[in-house]
Formats: sequence, structure tokens, C-alpha cells
Amino acid sequence: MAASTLTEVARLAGVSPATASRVLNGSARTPGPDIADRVRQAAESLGYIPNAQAQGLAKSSSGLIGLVVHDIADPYFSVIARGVQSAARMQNRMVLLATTGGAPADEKEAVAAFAARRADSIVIAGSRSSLSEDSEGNAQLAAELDRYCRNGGQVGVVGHPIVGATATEGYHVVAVPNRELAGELAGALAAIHTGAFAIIGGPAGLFTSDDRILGFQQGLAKAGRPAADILRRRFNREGGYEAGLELAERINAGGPASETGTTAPERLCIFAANDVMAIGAAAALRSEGLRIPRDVWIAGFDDIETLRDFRPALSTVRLPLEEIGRLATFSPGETDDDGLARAVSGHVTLRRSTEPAS
Amino acid sequence: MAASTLTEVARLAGVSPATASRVLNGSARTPGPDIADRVRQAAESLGYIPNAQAQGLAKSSSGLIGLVVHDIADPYFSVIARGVQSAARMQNRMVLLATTGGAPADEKEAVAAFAARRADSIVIAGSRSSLSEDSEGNAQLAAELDRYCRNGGQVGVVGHPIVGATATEGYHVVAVPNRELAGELAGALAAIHTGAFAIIGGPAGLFTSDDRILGFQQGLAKAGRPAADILRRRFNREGGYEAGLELAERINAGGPASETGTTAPERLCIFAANDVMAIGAAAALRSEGLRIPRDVWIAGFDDIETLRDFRPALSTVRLPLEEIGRLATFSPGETDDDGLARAVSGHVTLRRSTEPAS
DNA sequence: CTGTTAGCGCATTCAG
DNA sequence: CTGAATGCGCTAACAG
Repeated sequence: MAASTLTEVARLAGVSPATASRVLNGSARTPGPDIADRVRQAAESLGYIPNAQAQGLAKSSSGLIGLVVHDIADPYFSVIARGVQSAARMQNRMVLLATTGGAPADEKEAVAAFAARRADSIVIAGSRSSLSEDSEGNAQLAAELDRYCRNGGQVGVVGHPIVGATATEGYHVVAVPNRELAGELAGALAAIHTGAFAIIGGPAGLFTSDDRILGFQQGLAKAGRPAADILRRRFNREGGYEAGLELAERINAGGPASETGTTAPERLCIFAANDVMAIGAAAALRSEGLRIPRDVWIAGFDDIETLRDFRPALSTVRLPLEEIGRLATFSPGETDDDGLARAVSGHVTLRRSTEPAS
Repeated sequence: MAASTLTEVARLAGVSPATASRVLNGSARTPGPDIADRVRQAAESLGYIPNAQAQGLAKSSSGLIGLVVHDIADPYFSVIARGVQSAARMQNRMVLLATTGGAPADEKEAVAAFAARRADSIVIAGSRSSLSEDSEGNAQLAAELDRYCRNGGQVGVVGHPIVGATATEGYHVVAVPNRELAGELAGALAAIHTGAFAIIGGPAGLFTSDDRILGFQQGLAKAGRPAADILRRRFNREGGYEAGLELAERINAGGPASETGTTAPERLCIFAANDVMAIGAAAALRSEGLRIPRDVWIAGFDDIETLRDFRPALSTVRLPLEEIGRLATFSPGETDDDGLARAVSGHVTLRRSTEPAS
């Protein structure tokens, strides 16, 4: 008892399949008003649902948008996904989801799967890495994307270009000024903090993390401050927690370094390369008896909305994540140059976690 | 320059399309090892990617799983989505995402779209409502699902059956014992709290919310306590915030009700029907100068992982959300009776936000 | 074991 | 304005 087909509808309405097709789907203009009604009624009574696969085959276009994320349950990605979803809805298309955990090899798989399904555009939200162990995967990913674009696909990458991607047509990057914003944040903090800084980030080679770390260091340098120590852990809550434990130990041992000699230990200001790590670090610091902002400061990046009620409120950089998702969603016909390349900006947001008072 | 086809591969390898199909896709056994290699090389050199639409058309099955949620950025849904995604991966299929905001009419649309794409199973994660304004939408949704199941589709519904769904074959419900667990939570709280209770929940008619509220009241009754006041707002952070403001006002005005006469106001214990509302309420309470747990207690439901580092740690009921997502993902062949109907359980988790000490 | 034939359901040329 | 034919790319019965 399979779903009914266009042909059945046509037969019931006493017309040809072609005519039925014309009235039921967006052809130039619906044929004879009398006939049209008969067809529509037939469709209704049979509970006809067009077979999108067949339509896609015939038109070679699927109405699908592929979305690649590391982890859909990570609030960073889930908010971007909401943006993509909303863009998809406006274009009435549907989104296909793939999660990869960040491995380029898996991302290549995902892109291939999207290509197989003839998705007419792909959004890649996960940040790329330049680790040597990933270079082969990156190359394959780039090749796959290249081919996809050459076959007419649209690709929107969030944040950082794919390493080695050469496609021009249909390949777009939504630039996120991670470095600049991290620099601004560093400047803002340096203006109200006299002590040392430390940085918590993801593994070396993760672009998003590296950009933010670099930007922060540059901001520090511009403010005449020495470079901060960097702790690299996994780019998630657990990584933040581990780094937090380590820093707590250092602090409790009496200051960030012994270089300060016998001076009273200064309060440390920690910059975590994303909010989720910051929250993890904060949990670790507290578990070691340190209080924020009294004993230690901490700032994050992203301004994840789910975390806004966190206490003390987290200083961070607000990023328009949902907008980013929307902007990365290109529709088939688009030619990038609707103005300049699509870029977004963010906003340094200082809150309680880095507050001078007490 | 469209992607190359099976026919082209076959021609390049000097074989028939059928043979090429056999070696490249999972037929019984790959033909002659010599031939097989030639085909594989041809495919490789052409960068052949099978057209899933065509495959689907021919096999009438798509390898697609449809997932319906209210909002993919809500942590409750995004964790369920992760579970669905992981199940999909194991069965190597892909997930199609639809967000509906909870409107039954939109959910019906989503199901129809999935049916059009010939998704071989659908997971509906959003909670259903019995509001009269939704009854027509519910009926349509039920009808749509019915038809989908009759055509061989598998449906997994999280939490509460679809109102009016009659399909038996292929229609499954992953039961979540909301009422029982809320009752347990009430009991656990009643054992350590002597004051009044209040409940914050979603709009009347939202099953998940209603079940939890009812369960909590029953638990209270069983413990010999009077029924709690109920505040109904939107089932999200904002709704929680509004309710929190209202309760703060009552508390600051001197006790939950004037019935207590001139007795010193007792500390109120608030139960929010989900964690996200609880967090919103907590923010509101604090903004009105109340401290948790000193001045007021609060408990939630779900144990959202992103919120675990919230302070004070939130008492709640842990639900295995990712597992729920996995369990709701039925593959085409399945017959529900792999043991009993799939059910999950949760775990009352008391934390700092309802701690007696001080 | 391989090649040939015939659809899967639909959109879209072409005639009428 | 409508109907008849053709093909989208692939798989699955058949034949050879």
C-alpha cells in the first residue's frame, strides 16, 4: 500500500499526468480552472504527496541544505543550526544534519554524502584544523568540496576557509573576526586589570582557538603587557575544567610564577577561548576554593545564550551566532557579491566575572 | 559539468551499468575480481558519487530519518538530536531536521515533508498539546502520521502519544515517566522542607508540563501536603523569568499567601517543570534580591548538561536525553517488541538549590 | 557471472 | 491549453 502517485491522481481526475503535474506543482500557470479543481480534489482524496526524490531526479535539485557541525548538542553549534534552519525555512528547503566530532576525514564523508543526496548547498560550521595529522583529511575534504562546487553546489564555511580549498565559484566564507575581537577583549581587560593573564584554549592547530589566542596576545602586547601563558586542552567544557584545575593549583601555590619574587600574589585574569571552556574552568577554580571575581578573573568568548544566567555573569565576546548560521546558508542562485563578502562582527561584553569591585 | 553517472563509469570500465552497480553498491557479491577493480578504478578516476535520489527512487527507501523538534537550540532538544544523530550514524543513515516551534500545524507540515522525501523513519521529539486551539492541527498531524505509517514508515514519539493517532503498525512511543518522577521529586523535597510549594510550568495543555505538574501535586498529596499554587507561562527561559518575578513579589510582600496569618513567612520551594524555566526563575529571584537556597528553594527537571555548572547547583530530575533520542530512532525493519515497549527512567537529583543548611 | 530490459515517479520537451 | 513521449540515474528482474 505505497503512497499514491501522480499518475493515479491524473487517472482519477481523468487527465494526463502532465496536466496533473502542472496544476499540483509550480508550473508556469495552472491550466483550466475547471480541470485544476478536479485534479486538486483527486489529489486531496487520494492523500497524494509528491515524491521529492523523483522530483529531484527530474529537476536535478533537491531542496536540501547540508549542515556539518562537530556536535549538535554543543550550544555554539546548535544556535548556528537554528540560524541555518531559519534560512532554510524561508527558502522552503530542508536541512540535512551531519555531525563529525571535528575529524576532517568525517567531514569529507559528510560532504560526499551531501553531494550524493544532491544537496544544493552545504554549510560547514565546525572549525578547521591545521594539525599535521589532519592534513590528509583536510586535503580530501578540500578536494571533495572542490568537486561539489564545480558541480554547481554552494558552500558556506563559518569562520575560517578550508585549508587548501581552491574552488572559487560557489565557495563562500562567512568571516568571523576572532582575532580582532579577542584583541579588543584583551585591551578592555588590560585597562582594568594590572595583574597577569593566562589563556585557556583548544589544541594547537584549531583555527578558531588559535585565532582567538593570537588576537588576545596581540591585544595584550598593544597594551604593553607581557604575553600570557597558554594552556591547551580539549575545546570543550572538560578541557576547560582540566585547565582550571591546573591554574587553581598554580594560584594556590602562590602566584602565576615565581618571577614575581616575594611580591604578594596578583590576581590572575584567565581568558578562555570559548564560553564553554570558561564555564568548565570556573567550576574547577571554585572546586579548589577560589572565588570569582574576588580571587581570579575569567572571560570567555561567544556569549552563549544558555550560559547568560551563569553566576558570576561571564565577561565574553558576543557573537551573532544565529545570524552567522543564516548568512552561511547560500541559496543555489546566489553570487556572493550581495555587497561585500558576508562578514559579521561581535561585541566585547564585560560582566561580573571580571569586575574590579572586590 | 554535472557529476558523473554510473553509466559513464560503466562505459569507461567497458562493462554494463548493471555490473558497475553491482560492484559499487552493496549487491550480493562483487562480480569477477578483475572486472571489479576496473570498475572501481573508473569510478575513482571520474570521481563518481552515486545519486542517492535515484537510488532511493529505484529502491523506494531513502536512508533518511526525519527529526521534529520545537527548537534545535533548546538544550533539551539538541541533546535528543545528538542521540538521534548517533543512532542514525550506526545505521548509516542521515537525519533531516525540522523545527516547528511546537505548532501542530507545522508539525503536520514537517511530517508531510518527510513523507515526501520518503524518510524511512520519523522521530517526533516536541511535546504535544491538548489545547482546544490546537485540536484541528493535532487531528491533521495524527492523520498525516497515520498515513505515513500505513505506507510503511516508522514513527517514534518522545514522551507522550500523539493525540488521536490510531496507527498501530510502525507507531511507537518512548515513554518518559514524567509524572512518576515529578512525584518522587515532590516526595524527596517534602521530606526536607516544611514550608509551602509553588509550581512553575508551561501553558495548560502541554503534556510534558502537565504531567510533571500533576505528578508533583500527587507527590505532595501523598506526603500530606496541600496542593501548590501553579503559575503557567511560556515553557522556556523567559517564561521562567516572568514567573520568578511574580513569585519574588509575593515573597517580598510577606509570604506565599496571607492565609498564614501573622506567622513569620516560610521559605518557599519552587518546582519548575523544566530546567530552563528554573534557571530563568532563579535569575528573576536573584534580581529581586532573593538568595537561593537561603531565601527560596528551587528545583527543575531534565538535568540539562549545559546547566550543570550553574550555581547554586540545581536540584532536578535527570533524564537520559541522548538515550531517549537513540531509542526513538527506529529502523525500517523493527517490530517494537524487542522486549517491552521502549521506556526510560530518570533519577531524582537533589543539589545545592534545595539544601537545608542555611 | 554478465548484459539486457524495464520500470521507480516525476518534469518537460514536443505535437495536437 | 492539453496529451503523448522521453529521460533524470539507478536497481532488479530477467535472459544469455
